[in-house]
Amino acid sequence: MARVVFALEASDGAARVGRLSTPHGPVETPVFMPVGTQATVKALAPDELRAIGASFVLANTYHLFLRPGPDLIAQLGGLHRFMAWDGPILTDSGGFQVISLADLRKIDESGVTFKSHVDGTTLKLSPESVMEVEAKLGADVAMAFDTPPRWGTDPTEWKASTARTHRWAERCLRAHARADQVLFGICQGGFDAAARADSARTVGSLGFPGHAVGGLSVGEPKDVLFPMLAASLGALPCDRPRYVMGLGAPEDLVAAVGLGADMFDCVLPTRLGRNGAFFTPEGRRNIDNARFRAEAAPLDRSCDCYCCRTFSTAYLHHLVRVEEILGLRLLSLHNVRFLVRLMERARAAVRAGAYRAFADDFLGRYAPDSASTREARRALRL
RNA sequence: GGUGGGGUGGGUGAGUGGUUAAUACCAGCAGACUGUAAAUCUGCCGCCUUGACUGGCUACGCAGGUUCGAAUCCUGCCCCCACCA
Repeated sequence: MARVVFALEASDGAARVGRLSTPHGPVETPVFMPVGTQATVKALAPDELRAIGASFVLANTYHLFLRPGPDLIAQLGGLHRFMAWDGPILTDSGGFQVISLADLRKIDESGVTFKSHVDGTTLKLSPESVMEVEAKLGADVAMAFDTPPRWGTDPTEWKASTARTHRWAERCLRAHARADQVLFGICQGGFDAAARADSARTVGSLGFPGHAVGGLSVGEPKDVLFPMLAASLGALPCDRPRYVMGLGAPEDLVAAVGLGADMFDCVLPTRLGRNGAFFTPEGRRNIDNARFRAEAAPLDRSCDCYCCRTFSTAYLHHLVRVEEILGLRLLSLHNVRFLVRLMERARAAVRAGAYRAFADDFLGRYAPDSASTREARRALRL
């Protein structure tokens, strides 16, 4: 059985380019993975994702466990066939739902009991049951079941959730059995740099073929995010892929790649698309702004996506204003392409040994006056 | 011609004596969104004025009246809708 293998190909400072081989094809890193929680990247069809260069997509264990259920997906040939995506898939474990559905769950040492957000029924997920569900779903990469703490909770809870995540990581490793699937570990550490580094070293020593930084971009300010990210990334093994979960703002990705991250996933491009916002090299914009009413230029002159090659900004403005679904689809398409292309450019810059110049240039144009971009520059000492 | 109902801020439409510059929704103007309970949520939305959660002005078809006080009550007029003839 083909396994997931990671090979570093180039580096420039902490930034690096690699190749991840999976049973469903190779992936060049750094990579941005669009999120398809319910076995669909919202509003986009697989051929559209392929056309914009998306190589790797996410799905969610908690949501697919609820509907339509892992047995049905297995019966229908597994997640790849079910959603007709023949490229690599990564399944998140449901760990994020510990945060997003915080009011509907209870944690104990054995696992997490959720009150279904769909029908209120009680369901329990444990490290072992999550491994079983992820095996049935059959993604190329499964994620360990973790318990990230919310931003705003106190250090006692960071500590408890980090220690629990470590124990559960070992349980996940023991329970993981599917040979054509690899399991990535997730480190935590709350919002303390030393605890972050400690967690990264702990999880990094367990033998996972890849590691994720969890518990970030959960509402904390940027001057917290980047130091935490640096602490985590700096302590994870260099020879394995380093995946930053939930990161997706362009300035964040540029900073994170510069700090040595290889993989990202985020709902941001698709959610922004559905909510009428789009990325440009100058920053994020809202398409329904009156200033775009008669704008003949595409959303982003430098973009090569179908939307930007074909339609005026005025047309997108019109579609969104009259609530035509094509508008949300096209915006989603463009936003995902924007991040995929950002990673393409980052890889090229690393290969050319010019990552700092690339980051400096990008961050110099992308909302340069925003606190977010300033912190990204600071993280890279630009 | 008769009977009944109704005319409220850009639109639809609450409100039947004071706490009402006036509910709500839409439209309009902005903002937010980071391992998706999100095609969602939030703010503003008569005019002028102020550093300000400041001060003032105008407003519920039109005109007049009652009252300390009216979009709300009375009178007349204008207009709209339904039914009857």
